[in-house]
Amino acid sequence: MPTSAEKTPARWESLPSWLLTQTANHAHRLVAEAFSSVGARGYHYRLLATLEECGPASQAALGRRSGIHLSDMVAAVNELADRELVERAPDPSDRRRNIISLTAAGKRQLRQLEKKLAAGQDELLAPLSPEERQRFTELLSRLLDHHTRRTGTPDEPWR
Amino acid sequence: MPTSAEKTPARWESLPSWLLTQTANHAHRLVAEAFSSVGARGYHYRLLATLEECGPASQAALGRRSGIHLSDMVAAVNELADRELVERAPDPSDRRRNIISLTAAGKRQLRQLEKKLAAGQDELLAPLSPEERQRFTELLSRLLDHHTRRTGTPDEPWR
DNA sequence: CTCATATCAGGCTTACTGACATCT
DNA sequence: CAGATGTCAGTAGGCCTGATATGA
Repeated sequence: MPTSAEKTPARWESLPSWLLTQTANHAHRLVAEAFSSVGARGYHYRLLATLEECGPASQAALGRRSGIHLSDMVAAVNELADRELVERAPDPSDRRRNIISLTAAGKRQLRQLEKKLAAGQDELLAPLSPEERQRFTELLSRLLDHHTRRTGTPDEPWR
Repeated sequence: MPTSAEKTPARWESLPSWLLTQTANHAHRLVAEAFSSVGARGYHYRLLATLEECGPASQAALGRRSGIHLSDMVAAVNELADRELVERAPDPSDRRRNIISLTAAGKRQLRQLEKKLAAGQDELLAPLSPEERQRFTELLSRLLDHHTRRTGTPDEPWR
C-alpha cells in the first residue's frame, strides 16, 4: 500500500514553469507586503510613477502607459485621490477627460514606495551574488521580451 | 518637460520582481493554454500526477501532497470523476474518507498532459540556449528554495 | 457616424478562510 | 473530548469583457 510517501518532491517541482510561477508568487508577496506597510498597492506605485514620468494626463493615457486596465483606473484613481496623493480635475479643452496630476504628498509617497521596492528586490535576490543577479535579470529580460513581442501587441498603445 | 513620451519603458520594467511576475504570467498562460487544448487545468495535472506517484489516497492526503487546498479538492475531484479520469470510493476502514484512484483513462490523460507540459516548457524557454536554460533553472531553484524555506512551513505537510 | 473617454457591473482564476457535519 | 475528513460558501487580488453615457 503506497499510501504515504509524504516527502519526495513532486515531479513538477523542477519544471521551469513551476519554478517561475512559484518564485513569482514570492516576489509578488514580498513587494505587496512592502507596499502595504505604507498602505499602498502595486498599481498605486505604477500609477504614481507614471504620473511623475509623464506629468498630468487623462486616465486613458495613464492606463495605456502604466499597463493598468481602463476599467480599473477609476478605482485606482479614487483610492489615490481619497488620500490626496493625486488630483482629478476636468480637462477644459476636452470635457470627456479628467486630468490626473500628482500632488506633493503623492510625490513623497512615491519616494517611500521606491525605497520599499528597492528593499523588496534585495530580499527577493538575497541568495544570489551580484553577478548572478545580473545574469538572472538578463535571462529574464530576454524571456519576457520574446514573449511580449509574440503576444502583446508590439507597437500600438499597448493592450 | 517629459509630458508625452508614450514609448520609453517604464522605470519598473527592469526590476527583477516585475520581470519575474510578468514572465511567470506568460509561463502560466502557455501551460494553461496547452492544458486547455485537452480540456484540463493545471491542478488537474498535479492531481493526476500525484495519484500516479502515491497510488490511491484520501482527498486530504492528496491535497497535502499536491499542494491543492483541501477546499478545492472537492471540485477538482468532481471534475476529474465526471470525466472518469479518477474514481471516488468510500474507504471501508475509515468512513470519513474517500479513496481516490486513477483510472486507465486518467493515466492516458496524464500522458497527454505531460506531453503538453514538455512542449510548454520548450516554448517558454525558446530564446535560451541549453546552457542558459540550465543556469536559469538553477538560479530559480535557489531563489525558490530560499524563500520557501523562510516562509512555507519547512517540513510539515506543506501549507 | 465613428471614435475616445470615463464609469459601472460583472466574470475568471488561484488561492485562501470559515463554518459545518461526520467520523476516529 | 480533541482531531481528522469532506463539503460548501464566501473572500481577495489581478486581469479581463461588456454595456452605457457623454463628448470630440
